[in-house]
Amino acid sequence: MKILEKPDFNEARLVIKEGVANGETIILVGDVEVEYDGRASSKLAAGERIVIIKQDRSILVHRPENCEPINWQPPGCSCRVTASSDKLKITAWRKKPYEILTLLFQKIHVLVTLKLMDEGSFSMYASEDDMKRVIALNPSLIEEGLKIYSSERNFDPAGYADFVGEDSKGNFVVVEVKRVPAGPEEVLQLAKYVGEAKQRVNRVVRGILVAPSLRKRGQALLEQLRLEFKALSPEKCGRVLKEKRSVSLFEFMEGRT
Amino acid sequence: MKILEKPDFNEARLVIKEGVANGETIILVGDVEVEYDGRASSKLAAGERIVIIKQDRSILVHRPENCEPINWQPPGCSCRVTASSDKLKITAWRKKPYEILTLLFQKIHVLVTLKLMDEGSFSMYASEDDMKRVIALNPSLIEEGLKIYSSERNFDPAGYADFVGEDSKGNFVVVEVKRVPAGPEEVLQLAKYVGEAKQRVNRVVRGILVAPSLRKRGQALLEQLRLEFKALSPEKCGRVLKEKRSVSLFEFMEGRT
DNA sequence: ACGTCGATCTCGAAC
DNA sequence: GTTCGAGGTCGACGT
Repeated sequence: MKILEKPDFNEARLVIKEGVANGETIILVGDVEVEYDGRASSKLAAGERIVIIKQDRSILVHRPENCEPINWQPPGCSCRVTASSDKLKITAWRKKPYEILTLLFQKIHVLVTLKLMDEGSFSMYASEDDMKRVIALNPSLIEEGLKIYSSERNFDPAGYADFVGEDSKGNFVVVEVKRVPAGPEEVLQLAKYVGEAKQRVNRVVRGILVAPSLRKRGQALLEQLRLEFKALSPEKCGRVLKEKRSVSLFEFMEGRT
Repeated sequence: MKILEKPDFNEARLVIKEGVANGETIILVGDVEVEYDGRASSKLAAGERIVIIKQDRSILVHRPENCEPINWQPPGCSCRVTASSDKLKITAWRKKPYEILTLLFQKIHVLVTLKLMDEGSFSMYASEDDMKRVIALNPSLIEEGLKIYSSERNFDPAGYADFVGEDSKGNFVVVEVKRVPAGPEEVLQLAKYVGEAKQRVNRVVRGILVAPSLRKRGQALLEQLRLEFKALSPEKCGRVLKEKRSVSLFEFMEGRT
């Protein structure tokens, strides 16, 4: 790790160049002017900002306010750093689409370079159970007018269907919920429940697969088997769940007054 | 400006607290675990990252790769910092929607706090608005003889169409403008406006999608829906805009003489 | 306050 | 590589 306070521009140039070559993360804070040209064009007059060059050679220019970067370059760009006695210039470009970002530093307050190791796994949370809770509370997420009779309905030997219910036309509906993109296997699972249901119910039986998305092969099979798909992501369910909680709390408090 | 290399957690706590109170920018690099709960939930296992607390109390957590922050908190959140001998914890929350971001540092490599002054003005060119300005001034870019009646015409519940007008044969024309290659989504958007227009106008209604290019599925859908496409890039519009500006200035100076 | 829409969207997955 | 859809999208603008 290198930390340089108010380095001169040539020193900074060498450290940045070395850092980029070694795949290090580089943080620059200073007075900088920024130009961008590519998919659009922009010009940002001088001011004090934070510049980050990441290990995948993505670049961020952050003003001291607002969440979003004011300028940036996506991962994989090429960098050139040049210096004179009173300026440091970083040029970052990529092809396809051609875009170029130019940083002109008039002052560098601080320069940090270091190699960051980050293997931490990231998970967004909303489980399949959460999804089912949300659907049970709000079947219209699947289809307007859908009524749910029961969950975990036994269709042995096929197993347990997540939901059975009735649509607005009185047709019998079997629902299978997945929290990951659905493929042929999931379609087949639903098909088995629908097959069993048809033997037990003297009505039209629809099968709806609910998942964040449907893989190509899954779609082909689904169409072949005359089943249906409804997109619903765990994230969306998480959001609805939060809303529901707020609403419930609100209603609860309303009821108390 | 304060720069602390591998500060102990209590020292860091005091400096961060003071920095936040004084509206300074704070940069932290270290081994940190992140949890988020609010509109959704997420958990990020420990790893080395950059954390920025900006002067408007927006917070960013950046991994060493990828342009986008892995977690963040929008401007105006409340912060609490606590420390033990081996951990530093930053809790940042906001209400409406209620969201909470928790950072648990196991190591701090470097901590920088400083007040940044940034008054630099920012200007962008070649946005979709620029394209619309150019089209409004010069509808023949879309089609010879096209006359534009109005922009942002309401077709609720479909939304607002960019332009409505009339072609040389007196047909009603709805125009939707995009600055990026158009796909099925954009075609559908136009189709909705056209559908609404047909219910309101007792004339032939044409729908023209204006974009730099049309993607494959977009084209298929466009043909199916009997809509039309006209290629126009933001770059081209930018050039016309420049010319127009020059002309206006020229005319202005002509008028003065 | 809420909704719609654009974005140098970014990012990942499918094709 | 291109295309497509999702996002804690964000942020701006209009109602």
